[in-house]
Amino acid sequence: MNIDVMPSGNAKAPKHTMARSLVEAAYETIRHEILNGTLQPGTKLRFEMLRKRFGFGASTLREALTRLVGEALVTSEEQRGFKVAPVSLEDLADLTRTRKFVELEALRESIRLGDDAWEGRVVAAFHRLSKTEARLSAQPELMQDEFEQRNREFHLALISACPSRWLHHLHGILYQQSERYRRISLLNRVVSRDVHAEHKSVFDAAMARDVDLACRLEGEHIDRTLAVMSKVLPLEAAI
Amino acid sequence: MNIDVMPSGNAKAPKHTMARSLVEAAYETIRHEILNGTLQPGTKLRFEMLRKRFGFGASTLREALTRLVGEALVTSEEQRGFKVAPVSLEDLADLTRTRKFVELEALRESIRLGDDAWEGRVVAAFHRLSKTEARLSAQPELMQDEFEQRNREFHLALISACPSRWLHHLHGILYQQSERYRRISLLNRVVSRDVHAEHKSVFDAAMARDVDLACRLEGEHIDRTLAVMSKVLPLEAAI
DNA sequence: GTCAACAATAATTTCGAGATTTTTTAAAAA
DNA sequence: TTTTTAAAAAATCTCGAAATTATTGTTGAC
Repeated sequence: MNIDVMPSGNAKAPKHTMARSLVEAAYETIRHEILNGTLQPGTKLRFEMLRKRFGFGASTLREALTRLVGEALVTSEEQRGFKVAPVSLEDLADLTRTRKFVELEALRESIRLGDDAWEGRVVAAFHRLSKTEARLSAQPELMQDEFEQRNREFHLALISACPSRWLHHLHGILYQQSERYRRISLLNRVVSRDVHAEHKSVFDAAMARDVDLACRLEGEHIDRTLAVMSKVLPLEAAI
Repeated sequence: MNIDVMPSGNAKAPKHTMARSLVEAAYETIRHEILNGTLQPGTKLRFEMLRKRFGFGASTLREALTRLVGEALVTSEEQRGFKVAPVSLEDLADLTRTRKFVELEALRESIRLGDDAWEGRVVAAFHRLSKTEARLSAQPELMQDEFEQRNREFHLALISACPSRWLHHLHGILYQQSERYRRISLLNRVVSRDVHAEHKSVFDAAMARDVDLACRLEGEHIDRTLAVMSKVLPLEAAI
């Protein structure tokens, strides 16, 4: 057990990870399954189950889960083990409002301070996202992971010139939570709006350095995402 | 090893903890030592050292440290162990700015929505803080822990009517970081300003439901704290 | 039939030894 | 002297069994 980081007798290794330790691998594996809904909200995470499913030892799993508790993807109760964090409409609304608050502040600063390198990153990320969006309308279900990644990269590029480490840290926490809701919602795929047009309008405003317009458009983009998710979420929230 | 939660052959148990598991106890112990500066910024956290000092097992310590990494009080590098998170003037400035951003938003909402029960909590917390402040001017060095606790309780009471779970969560992360800087700074005690008067003015404005004034005063209060800490921090930052 | 006490079962939590990796030390080569 | 290489030491990381705690099921008294 040296080069290949996954535990011995198991096949469920995600190829996209570059983990250097088993804890890291366990963390990424479980995190991924929670984000894309394979491990459903509220599911009890028993060690025996996780051990058989992924092949990690108890302490390793425990540490990975502790890390996920810190990111609020997992909850824990003393002496009663771990559960996948629940989802709810209230939480989604609060989360979205808070993320908007943080993300728009970062966006303001980023547009204000962004240099040529920042513009380059945004252009590149927007281009890659557009390509994926185009392919996505052709073959919807396949590209889930790729779309999420490029979507994240675009929005991160937009705020990447914001110099505040702490604002980025907070945004990361909130964005990951939002991503989970988005992916759970997209399981019952209801796209039906022109997401690309929304992205383009934000992109144009940012390149024009129009802070207020960009923030207004990005805010509306976030709100629309919330509206769509809110419609789909209750269907599965009965867990 | 059942009732008393601390490990067998050791005496360093903090009395204020109500931990139900060893991981919890280890977490609280180490956290406390980091916050009050006993474990200095940048210190390498070797397992052998921690094991001898506190008496916890390797996995237990590892899990506690992982939790602290999630709270950014500890850093970790794959295969190279853990360190107490470093401090810097840049980080302090960024942290304070971000905390102000989050805390003032929570304060706005709280004053706007606070009911009688909220007012009661604020009055009670302010009263307790005032008592401690009075005793503090008499015997400065003794009350550090108590002052920090009551100070935290007062500021938490002020924002306790803000309904956003996520805003509270983010604030908790930032406040803990600030507390660490404050306690490290207060090791070279340089108080010399009328903190009580600042608290009183914020309290009065909040009770008068004057959102703008309260936020302005609280913002200035945070800025003054930053100014004081900035002067003292460099003296020890050379670690 | 309900409840309490107790036993049996199942799950979590903890420990410490062994595997793996990094760091240090020392010797050899350039 | 400086750099390379190899061996030794030290530290981290992982595992699975043992200890602890929670849960379930059963029995008997009221």
